[in-house]
Amino acid sequence: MELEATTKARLDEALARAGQRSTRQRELVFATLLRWMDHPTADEVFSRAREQTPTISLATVYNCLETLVGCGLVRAVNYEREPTRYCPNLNEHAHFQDRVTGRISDIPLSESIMATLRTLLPPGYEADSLDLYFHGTIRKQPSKSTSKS
Amino acid sequence: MELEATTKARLDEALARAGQRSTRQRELVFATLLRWMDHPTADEVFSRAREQTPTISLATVYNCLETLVGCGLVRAVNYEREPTRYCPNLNEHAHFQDRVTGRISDIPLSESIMATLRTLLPPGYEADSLDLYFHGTIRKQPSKSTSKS
DNA sequence: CTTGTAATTGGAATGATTCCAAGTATTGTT
DNA sequence: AACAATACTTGGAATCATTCCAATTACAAG
Repeated sequence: MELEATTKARLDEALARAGQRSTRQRELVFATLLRWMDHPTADEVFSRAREQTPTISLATVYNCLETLVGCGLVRAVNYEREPTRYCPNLNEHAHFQDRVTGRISDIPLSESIMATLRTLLPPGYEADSLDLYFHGTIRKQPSKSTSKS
Repeated sequence: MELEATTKARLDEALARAGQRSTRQRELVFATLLRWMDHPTADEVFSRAREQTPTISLATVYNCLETLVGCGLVRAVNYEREPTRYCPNLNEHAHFQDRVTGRISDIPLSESIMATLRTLLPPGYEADSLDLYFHGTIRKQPSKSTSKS
């Protein structure tokens, strides 16, 4: 559960930019998110983090997650009124939730589609964030014969 | 606070299609939403509805709103973890929330942009709902000289 | 008019999140 | 290294939107 040096640098830099200190707990929470990139809830982050550091508290996990979101290192994902989930993928992307399993996947968004979406707004409207949520089912694809070469 | 005959018919039909009865309270809640189309919370609907029917309960307002959403007559709008808001606009649209006032406006979405959005999904992914949320600020437009004719 | 079912009601319960006050760690200064 | 000043963490209590529940009440069909 060690943060790679470059990742640690990225964390420290983002925290410093926001005038925040780098702490063991923030590092642990960030490392936990990066290790399982499966959109965990705060509770899930808490129980995973506690395996490494049994003294960490739920309040701290909430605090750290909020800090990381504030630094722009993590995105909060909200489906309806389900518990908030957290996502360390910084590429522009939408989310898709499977109705059956509840699992969430990332859907990459190209720069051009982002531009298109911004053009939808009436003059004067300036969006600083944009969230696109899909809800649906995943149909197993007929696996094409995977001919090797 | 009377529902227009055609609107009442629309409500009854949608309820019947979903195997639900038409009741005073459902009619009242629907009428309340249509009268102020400002994305009220359940609490706001409750206090507005109570002006007409002081005996209606908050639980009933929640029940009715859920029923209306289930019938497809109303959409639930969720910004982060704010209380759910309700929207009787059935045209395809996104939402824009003003960071300053918290007010929400509807952004119409053309059929073509809807189609474009659906193409973003990987094969096998079938979306049955799609929600697009903007967050930002509204800059007052330099009012162009409104030349008549 | 009866009878079965669905809807409404008020209040209690739930559960994610936030708040709080006390303790601990970290940073900059001498 | 010691100190002060400030930021962070912690456990538990508090919040608050929403849901649940058990007891009426309304409705629809025979």
